Order: sequence, then C-alpha cells, then structure tokens
Amino acid sequence: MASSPSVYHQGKHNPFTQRFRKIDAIRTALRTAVAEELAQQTEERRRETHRVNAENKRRSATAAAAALDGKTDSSGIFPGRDSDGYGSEVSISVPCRLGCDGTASRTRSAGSSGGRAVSRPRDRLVELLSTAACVKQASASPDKAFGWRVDSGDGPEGEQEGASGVASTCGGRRDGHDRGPTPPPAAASVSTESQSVLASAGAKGGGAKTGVRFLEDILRLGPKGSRSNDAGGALPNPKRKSHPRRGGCKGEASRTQTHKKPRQGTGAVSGPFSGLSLCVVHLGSVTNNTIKTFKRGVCDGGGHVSMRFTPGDTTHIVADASLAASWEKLDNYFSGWGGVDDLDDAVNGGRVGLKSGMMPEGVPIVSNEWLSECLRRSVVVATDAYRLIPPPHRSAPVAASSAAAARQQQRSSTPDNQSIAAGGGILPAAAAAAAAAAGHIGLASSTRLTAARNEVRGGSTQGTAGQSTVAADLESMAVKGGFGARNPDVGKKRHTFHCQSTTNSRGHAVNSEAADMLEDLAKLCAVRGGDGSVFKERGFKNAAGVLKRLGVQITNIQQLKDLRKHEPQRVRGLGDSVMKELATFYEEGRMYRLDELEADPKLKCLKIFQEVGWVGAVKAQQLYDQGIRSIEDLRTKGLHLLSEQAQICLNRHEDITQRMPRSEAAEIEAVVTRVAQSICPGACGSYRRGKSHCGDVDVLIRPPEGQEDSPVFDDLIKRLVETGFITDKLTLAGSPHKPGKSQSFMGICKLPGKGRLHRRVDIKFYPTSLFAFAVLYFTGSSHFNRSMRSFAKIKGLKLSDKGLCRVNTVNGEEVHRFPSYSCLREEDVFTALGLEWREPKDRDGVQVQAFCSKGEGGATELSGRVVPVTLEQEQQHQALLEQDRLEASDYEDAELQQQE
DNA sequence: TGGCCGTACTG
DNA sequence: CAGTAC
DNA sequence: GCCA
Repeated sequence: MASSPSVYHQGKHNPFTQRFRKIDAIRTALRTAVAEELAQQTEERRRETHRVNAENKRRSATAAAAALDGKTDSSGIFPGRDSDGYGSEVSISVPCRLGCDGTASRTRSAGSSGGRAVSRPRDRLVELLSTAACVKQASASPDKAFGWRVDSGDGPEGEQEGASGVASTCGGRRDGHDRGPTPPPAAASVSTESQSVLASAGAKGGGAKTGVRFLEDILRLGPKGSRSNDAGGALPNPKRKSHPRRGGCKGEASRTQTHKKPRQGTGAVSGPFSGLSLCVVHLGSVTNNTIKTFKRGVCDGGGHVSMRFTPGDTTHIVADASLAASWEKLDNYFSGWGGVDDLDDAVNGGRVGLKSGMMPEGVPIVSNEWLSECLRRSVVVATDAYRLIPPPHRSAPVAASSAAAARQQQRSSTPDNQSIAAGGGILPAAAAAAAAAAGHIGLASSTRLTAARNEVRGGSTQGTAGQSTVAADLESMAVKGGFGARNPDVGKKRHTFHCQSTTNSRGHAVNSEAADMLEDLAKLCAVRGGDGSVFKERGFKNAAGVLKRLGVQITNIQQLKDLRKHEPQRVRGLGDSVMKELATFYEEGRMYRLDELEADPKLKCLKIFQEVGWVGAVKAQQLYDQGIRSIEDLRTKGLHLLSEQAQICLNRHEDITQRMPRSEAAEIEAVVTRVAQSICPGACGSYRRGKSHCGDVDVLIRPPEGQEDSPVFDDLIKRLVETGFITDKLTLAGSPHKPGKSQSFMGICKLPGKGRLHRRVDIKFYPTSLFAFAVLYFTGSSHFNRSMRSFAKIKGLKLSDKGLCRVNTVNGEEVHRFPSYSCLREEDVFTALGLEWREPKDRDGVQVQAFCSKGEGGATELSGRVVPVTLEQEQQHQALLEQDRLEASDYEDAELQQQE
C-alpha cells in the first residue's frame, strides 16, 4: 500500500496515519510495562470506583429523596445533542419523574403476581435513576415533510399482526406488504375502524385484547385517564389527554390535505405558544429560512406565524433586531415603500392595514431574538427586553441603546445568570454594526456604539487573544473552576459578562440566520449523498456551530475576514467554501449554493425518501433512478426495492415522522420500564427526556445489581410484543442474552388507547458494567462522542458504548484488545481518559468537546503511568478537536504550544 | 493528500 | 462488504 | 467541507 513512505517522516506535518503509527511504536515499546501497570491500575481503579461509587449512590439517594419532596429544581435542562441524523433535541433530567416510580412499584407489587417486592423499591429506583438516568429522545427528522396522506397505515390486521406477528420475528410482514399499497381512500375508513378496534380494547385477537388490558393495568388507564400521573410534575400540559397531536403548522398543512383523522382533537391547541399570532418581518437577517424555522417552532407550540399583519389578530410583530437602528426600513416595509424584496407574501402581507408611517399601535414590535429565546425555552418570555421601541423620528441610536439597556436590565434581573445576561450585551454590537453597515446612523453614535462593542469584547481594539476573553469564556472557566481571577478587569465590568457566547447551555442565537442556512446546506449535502457527503455535511454543520458560538453578531463578511486573519482560532472551521457562501449571504442575503440545492427537484425527492427510515442516500438515489418520485410511488411501485425495515418504516411513515410531545415519550418509557420491572423487579429503565417534542424514545434498561444475568431483555421484548405495545421490530441485536453483553431492540410501538400514533422506540439493555458507557454514548452529542472517541484513540484507547479498552494496533488495525476499564459512572470514563468532567448540558451541539485537555499536557491522572501521552500527541490531539469550543484558556494553550 | 467514531444488523 | 442506524 |  501507499503506506510505506510516510513511516519515515516524523515532522509535525505528518498526516494522521503517521501519527497513529508513531503512537503505535511508542505504545509497543511501552506495552509490556504498561500492560502490567494497566492491570494493576485497573484493579486499583475498580476498587476506588467502587468506593466512590458507593459514596456517590448514597449522595444521590439523598438528593433524589429531596427531589421526591418536591425540590425538583435540579431538573436541569440539557441542551441535547445532535443526533447523527438531523436535528437536535434537548434533554432534561427528571428527578421529578421519580414520583411515579413509587407508583410504579406499588402498581407492580399490587397488580402483577410476579411482583416480588424489592426491599425498598423506591429508594432503589431513586438510586438507580440518579446514577444512570437516561432516556434519550432523538428528534428523528426535524423538518420532516408533512404526510401527503394522513391515513395511518394501521388497519385492524395491523393490530393483530402487531400482537402476534412480530413475535414470530416479523413473519407477519408480508401482510404489511400487501397492506402497503392500500389505496388512500380505503385507508381512511380503515383507520377509523382501527380506532374503534382499539377503543374496544382489541375486538379481534385475544392476544391483543389481553395485551391492552395488561398495559392498561400497568398504566392505570382508568376512566379518568391517569396518565397525568406518568407525566409527572414537569410536564407542561397535563390537560392534553389522549390526543397528543398538536395543531399548528402541521395541522394547518394537513388540514388543507384531506385531513380526516378523527384524532385531530378539537382544535384548541394548548401549546406553550397558543394564542400567539406573530407577524414576522422579512427584513435584515430574518430570512426566509429564519421564518421557516420560526414557523415550525411556534406552530409546534400552538401558535401562529405569518408574514401578514392582521389588525386585531396579530399579537406581535417580529423583526430583525438591527431594525431598531434603522427604523425607517421597517416603516417602509409596512408602508409598502420599502422596496423590500420581491417576496410577494411579505410585501403584500406587510402592507395590509398599514399606511405609511403608521406603526401598528398596541402591537409590540420585538426583535427576532425574543422569538428565538421563546423557542429555546418553550415559553413565551417577556417581551420587555426585546422591544424594538419605535421612535420613528427620533434618533435611531437612542432606540437601539435604550432597547439594549432595557434588555440588559431585564435580563440581568432574571435568574438566568450571566449566560443569559450575556445575550443582552452583545446586541449593541450587533445593532451598531448593522447600523453602521446600513449607513443609517450618524457617525457619532456609530462610533459610540462601536466603542461599546469593543468594551464588550473586553479588550482594546486589537486586543490580544488573552484579553479578548469573552464572558462566555469566563462562564466556561467558571464551570471548570479556578480561572476566575485570570483577567480581573473582565470581572469588574458588568457588561463584560454580556458577551454571547461560545457557551452552550442556553446558547444564544447569534448569527442564527446564517447558521441555519448553513445547516440547511449541510442537510442537503447529506441528502445528495455521494463521495464525502457526510463530511461536507459535517463541515457545514460545524461552520454553522462556529458561527452560532462566535459570540458576536456578524453583519458583514469583512468582520469574518478580519477574524480569520487576526484570530483564526475563533473561526476555525470556516473555510474557503463556507466563507464564499457567507459572503453572498451578508451581501445579498442569500447563499447561492443553498438556493441552487433547494431549487433542485431531485433533491426534494431524495430528501423525502430519506425521511423514511432505512432509506439513505444510496437507496434514495436508486429509487429516483427507478422513476419513483413520491411516497405514493414508493408505496405503489417501489416496495420491492425497499429493505424489510424500510418497508416497515414506510408503513408507519405518517405516524413515526410526527414528533411527539415529551409527555408521550414519558408514557412510552413508563410502559417499558414498568413491564421490565414486572419481569425483573429492580430493573431500571432510565431516561432523559427530550424537549417539548421528539422523534423517538430510547429506553435504557439495566438489571438490578447482583442480578446481572437475569434475562430481562428477552422477556421484556417478548412481553411488550405480546401485549401489543410493540407493533414492529426493526432490528434486534444481541439476543438471546449473553452474560455481560448488551442487547438492543429497535422498533415501533403504540400506546394503548384511542388516537395513539405509532412511535419509534429503541430499547437497550446494558449490564451494569457497561451502563456508564451507554449513558455516555446516548447522552451525546454525536459530535461529542466522536471527539471523545478520537481523544481516546490517540491515547491508544478505544471508547464505545461497550467500554473503554486499550488496544494494540498495527497500521491502524486493531490486533489486540485489552479488557475494558471498569467505569461505573460517566465520571469514571472521563477520568480514565484524563478528561475533565463535563455536564451533559455542556456536551451539546456542534461545539462538543471542549474538554480540558489543555493545561495538563498529558499530566492527567493516567497519562504518566498508564497512558503514554507525549506533548506531540497532545498537539495532534488539538488538531483533531476541530469542533473545539474556543475557550480563552484554550487559545492561550494553543499559543503556548505553538511557541514551544 | 489523506483522514474524519465505534459497533451492529441486514441482505 | 455496502448501506443504514444509533 | 475542513484541517494538518
């Protein structure tokens, strides 16, 4: 192979292959010694972890007990990971959910005959849950298309089949095939029928019947619908009963499309945004894409978004923040003279009911950031801080700064600490820059605000990297602790805390418009497939993340160019291609490449196809080549081209592409967990909940300690199939149970009762020894996982959900794998890798792994003894961490390393 | 120019 | 092994 | 697509 030449080079410009080889060499040399030590270390570690773990459990038990007493505010929001598919979700830890575990155990011991009560079930669950909480809910496809047809593909046979067929390893699938092409008109009635079938708890098929009964027992589905019980205190709208569907956009869309599902409920949407009727101004950085995003989010929450201003109906006008500084633009927009864009809708809509110079009275005009904030938090936040105060004929700058001031004031008084407050401070910069660019502001004020921006950035105009420390960095340092005093100046001035940031948790929507478009671009790249498409996707996505986290609102391509020149670290990930797109974005408001791709009808098809599970880029292309152009086509003439799984997913397509409210995810989790407990008392399903809506539910199951070998999983799946809960199986891995091994089920389920949709569910079993790895893995983000694994790799370790092992490799090929480190908690994995612990909320999104490899220079706990880490390796590691959150300390470190 | 996470099922 | 998924 |  072409491997030989590189072996001889050792410079720092070596490609990664050499790195690995070199590491191999080092490792080989050290292997013997290391292996011994590793064994010892492992043993030590195990003892210690056990000790610590025991302690931890005591701690968490008490903590959880507190939670049970109602002090559940520890249910922090974890901005979730981006799943490998598209989309991101937010997870929430759910101590509050514990309350119903008590119920669960009671239910079990009372209801099920097999319910040998565990000594103190509640405490036990509390323990287990708190050490290992984790239901992940992935958002399957964020912008799934609306179903073309809203027939739920589940006929009565479907139910039967689900009840019995799946058990026979989906032998009933052929029914599915036959049923697939069912003409839509028939499907409508079928679907109604199926409702009634369900309503009567399974008229056909005794198995299904008892199944439903059983589930009802478990769920305590009384006439009163005790599901609110499951929902727990954290769930926002307990009054939504068995109709999980939200209205909003989707409803709207489907309404126009022969929506005949009776389950649509009675309109009255009760989402966080119900009652909101927003008029979005298509100006400035609020692009089509932004509007789309807003629309989706708000509509999901029960609100309404339009570009049309309707007097009497519109509750808020949402406009780009920079318009506060160039008010006449907005004015013109509404008066119809703005010559805005050709956007028919926008202009036409905007003109309605408004005359020149007449700003709608009484309707608050707020910045788009308000909306972003609302969407992020899933609540309607106060508009005060986001008002774009309209002083049409006064000096615009005043408007801008007073708005900013109001923002700062308001925000700093919220309990949301600096990270939120940070959002306010950056705005003046944005406004100033925008205004300056637009030339609408007098010079004096412009400079004033520019000065403010510089202050905000905490340094002199050309401040050194160290001085340009932004508040976010402070925050992140605070998280790590110990760096607070590094730059005292920063701490003194309040506004220095206002920088936006690189920080995740409630990452503010800086540059979100550009970022959104880049993300769209990323998706389209992925859809198109072909060579390297996944990497292109990643590249664009990464760039989007970099922009979002940049901390400053970019309004002008030059800013980025300057950054690239002077602080390249901050914009690492923005390469030539992305810059090119961004240039046109900032100059003309669009990205040609995106426009091009979005206009491509073929890509639309491919995208639609890929929304069906188990249809990827390759299969989609094949389908297209076969002349298939729609899901209809797929159903009628393309079935034979699809894999078994894809066919199943296609059958349930309309259901499983609907996102579900998280309360429903909780219900699903509850069923799985409780059934698991009825089989194996003490077995613990744990979970992290997704945000308001999510695409699927993952339930991780683990056995009670000391009963590692109880075959919970196989029985569990069997039982769930028997009860009709699981309707389809997609894949089943690792069955039958083998001691010490994990098992996994992927499939489709449906809660009993009327009007339920089929949902994607993954159920996974991990033995205690692997559970921490599984939690780590499922907590994500995917980026975080990748980077953590990369990190492990350059240390000669291999990390996966199956453990953390030292491996010997030859030419990159694994030749030997040592037993896994024993890590009973996530923390242990970090420690074993020599990484600082990171909260799940800090692992989100693109930015992933800013774990602190810095400073330690290999001086981590293990590095000196077990893991040979050279400085060079560390440097190479730095290179690998493309997605680094660029913390100030990291800059400094990088600089140090470069100097050395 | 080569590398970009690790694992598992399905066909 | 390729494709797909998590 | 980005990076070394």
